[in-house]
Amino acid sequence: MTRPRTRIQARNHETILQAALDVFSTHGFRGATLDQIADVAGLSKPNLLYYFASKDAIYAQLLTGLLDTWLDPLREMNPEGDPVAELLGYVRRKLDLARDYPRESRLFANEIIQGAPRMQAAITVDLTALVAEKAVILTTWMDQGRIARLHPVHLIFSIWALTQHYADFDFQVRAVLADGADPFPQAQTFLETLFRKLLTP
Amino acid sequence: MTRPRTRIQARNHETILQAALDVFSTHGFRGATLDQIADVAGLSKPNLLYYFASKDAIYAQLLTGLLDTWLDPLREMNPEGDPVAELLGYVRRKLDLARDYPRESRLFANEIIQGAPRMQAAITVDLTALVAEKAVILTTWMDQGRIARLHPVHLIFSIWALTQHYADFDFQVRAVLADGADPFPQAQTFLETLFRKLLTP
DNA sequence: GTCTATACTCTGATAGAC
DNA sequence: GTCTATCAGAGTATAGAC
Repeated sequence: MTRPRTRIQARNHETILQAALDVFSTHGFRGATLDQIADVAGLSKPNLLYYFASKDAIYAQLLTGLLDTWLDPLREMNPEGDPVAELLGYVRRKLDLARDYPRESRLFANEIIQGAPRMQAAITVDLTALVAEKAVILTTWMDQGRIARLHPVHLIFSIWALTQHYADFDFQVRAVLADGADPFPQAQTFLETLFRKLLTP
Repeated sequence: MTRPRTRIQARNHETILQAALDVFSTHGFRGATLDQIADVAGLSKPNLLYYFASKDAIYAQLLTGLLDTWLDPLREMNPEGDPVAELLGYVRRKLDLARDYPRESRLFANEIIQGAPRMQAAITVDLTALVAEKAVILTTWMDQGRIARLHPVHLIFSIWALTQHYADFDFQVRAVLADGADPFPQAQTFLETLFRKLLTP
C-alpha cells in the first residue's frame, strides 16, 4: 500500500505493525495468523488487509530495516578508538537492544532458525560484508597487541550469542533466576567482566 | 498409541519422529503441518495418524526426554573433580550436542522463544532446580579461590548461549564464515580459550 | 496397516453494504 | 475506512474399503 497520509492512517498502520511484531516474533511467519494479529491490534481482519496487501506484506515490512537496526551497533565500532572500550561499547549497545527490543530479537531468531527464507540475500551479502570489514579491524588490533589474539569472527559470534540470549531465551532466564529481579543489570556486569578478561592480551 | 510391537511398527514410529523433528524444529509447532511431516517421512497423512493420535501427540513425544538430553551434560559436572576441567568438559559436551543434535537444539529454542507453552513445568521446576544445585558447586569453587568469582547462574547462561548459538544460528554462522569450513572445530578452540581465561582467578 | 475419500475447521483474502 | 458476509484453499482428523 501507499504511505499513510492522515494521522489516523499512520496510527493504525503502526498499531498493526506492533501487533504483528508480537505475533510473528512468538510464532514465526507460518505459525502466526491474521486473526491473532487483528485481535491484538483491536481491528477487524479485513481492516488489516485494507492497510496491508497481504500477510506477507506485513511481515516484509517488519523485516525491512530489522537487519540494519540489528547491525548498527557493530557499524558504530570505531577503528580509531580504544580497542577494549570499543568492544565493550558494542557489547553494551547490543545488550541494550536485547533489553529494549526483545520482540525484534526473537523475530530475527525465528527467521534464522528457519534458514532465513526471507532474509537470505541480506544475510549472505550485507551481514557477511560488514563482519568481514570489522574482522579486519579486530585482526589489526590483535596484530598490534592491543587485544588478545582470538578468531575475530567467533569473537563477534560470542557477542551476538551472549547478548541475544537474554532476549530470545528471556522466559528461561527469568524462570531460572526465579527471584523476579531484572536480569539485565546482572547481565551487563557479567558480560563486561567476561569480555574484559577475554580481551586482555 | 500403544508401544510399537513389530519391527515394521518400530521403524515407522521412528521414521515419523525423525520427520517430525525436521519439520517442527524448523517451523515450530503451529508452523508445521502434518502434510509436511508425512512428505518427509514418505508416508500418507492418515498413516501418520495411525501411529500417533494427533499432531500434538507427535510433538509431545519429541519433547519427552528432550530436556533430559539437554541437561545431562550439566548433571555430569562432578563437584569432586578439577573445577576448570569440569567446566571445560561441560562446554565440550554441550558443543558436541549442538553439533550432533542441531534439530533438537532448534526445537528447544523454538519452544522457549514461544514462552515454553508445552514445557512450562519442566523449565520452572526441573531446570531451575538443577541450575540451583550446580550454582552451589560453582560458588563453593569460587569461595575456595579455584575459579574466578562470577555470577554462577550467568556463567551457566553463557555456556548455554555460546554453544547453542552454533546449532540455532547455524545458517548465519556458515553464511558469515563463508569458506565452507566446519565451524565446530574453530568453535571448540575459541570456547576453550574463552572459558580458560574467564575462569582463571 | 495402508490407502482413498471426505468431514469439518481454520486461514488468507475479497465483495460489497454503509 | 470499517464492517458483515463469504469464498477458496489448506489443515487436522476420521470413515471405511482393501
